[in-house]
Amino acid sequence: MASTDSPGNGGRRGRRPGDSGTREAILDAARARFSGEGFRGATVRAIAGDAGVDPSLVMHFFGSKQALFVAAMEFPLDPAEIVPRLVGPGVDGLGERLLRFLLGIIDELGEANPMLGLVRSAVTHPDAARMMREFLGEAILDRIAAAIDADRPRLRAELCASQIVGILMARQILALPELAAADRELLVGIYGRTIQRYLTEPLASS
Amino acid sequence: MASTDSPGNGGRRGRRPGDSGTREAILDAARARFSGEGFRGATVRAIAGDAGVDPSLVMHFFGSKQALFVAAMEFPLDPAEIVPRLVGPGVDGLGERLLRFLLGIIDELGEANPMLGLVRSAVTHPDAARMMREFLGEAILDRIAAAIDADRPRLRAELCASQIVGILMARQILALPELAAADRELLVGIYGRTIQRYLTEPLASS
DNA sequence: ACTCGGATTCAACGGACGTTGAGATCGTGG
DNA sequence: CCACGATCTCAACGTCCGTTGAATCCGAGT
Repeated sequence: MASTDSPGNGGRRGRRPGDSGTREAILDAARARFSGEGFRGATVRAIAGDAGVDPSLVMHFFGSKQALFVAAMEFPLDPAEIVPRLVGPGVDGLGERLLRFLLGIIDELGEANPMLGLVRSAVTHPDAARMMREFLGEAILDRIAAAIDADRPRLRAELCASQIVGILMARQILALPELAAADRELLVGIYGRTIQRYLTEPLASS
Repeated sequence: MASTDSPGNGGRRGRRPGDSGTREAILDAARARFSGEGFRGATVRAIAGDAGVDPSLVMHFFGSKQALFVAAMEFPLDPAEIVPRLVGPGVDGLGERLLRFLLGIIDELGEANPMLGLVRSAVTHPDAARMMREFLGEAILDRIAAAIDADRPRLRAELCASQIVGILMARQILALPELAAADRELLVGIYGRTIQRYLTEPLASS
């Protein structure tokens, strides 16, 4: 990690001029570390180092590592605005729209992706698993479930979530080679049809 | 975790009679801890405690925490035997067969599931991610890819892997409620059709 | 009967971690 | 121009971790 040590320069104590943006620098470093190494793997000391700052300043700003995690993993997009925009045009082609959007922000956010941080932490840290379950559930799944007109809407939304989390794991974390290299529109087509089926087609097998 | 402390009793030093099964007790405890908390979260001391044994005995048997992890996460079933048995009857209904088998062993293994341990560790620990990628790739995906008669077989196998890992994440780790409670045969039907599509149907969207 | 070597424990090490408390610095409002 | 309070660093704490080294115990081979 490139320790740019832009703020907090010089080893001198005391306040530097202006607003100094140190708080934001710490949040950026925390996002990168938590996303890349999960809650346990990321250390307050490393985050402070990346931000060019003393570890105790992190505590001064955020109180605890846990609180820093919550602040850093806040999702940069508001689901209350995004989900209706995706669902708005109707249920036709919703699968493809959802996937194009998701793969887009995954590629755009790269390694500083709060979803990666949540997944990497949820897997080890029960508190983070609860955070993710609640965020996923209330902010996204229930909204989608409310928008589709079919039996067992919540189960359908969870089916979609299982495939989407799987994409995240396979491409970003396990880095399965052909999947990671595949053309985005190809994946939109393949996975989009799966999601569409989970959302609207009959569930019971023949 | 129920610290049964069956071996190593009494705080007395020296050798206890016979073969003593201590090594196996350590492996069992390691499987449970690694599966439940991942590589970083599981501690040698806790594993030793569960096995009723001094931490240094773990080192004596296995040399290092890393080596213990490798020994404990060895998959209890041999893919070289399982995969052909599943693929054998032909590609028809392969999706359902694969899923029935997978959901079966997931429920059977419960929390002491090496796949869970690998996933929980891969997410944080790059070495474990490599282990899992190689195991998945060589032992399973390539074998499946070799068995199907369609274009881009390896990509198809990775598509299946992405859905299967997603099932593991959603049901066992995130514990999405409706998915965790759903009837097994219902899931076999739903996911089986997805897997079947990834394996045999045309990839390109219309 | 006597050694030999594996099984086992105890005590300790050095390092990393999250967190704390005290103090230094300096822009800003009165 | 002075005191206040926010920003920032330093040094240290207690804890837990993986690992090591030495010592003890005892079954097995000769």
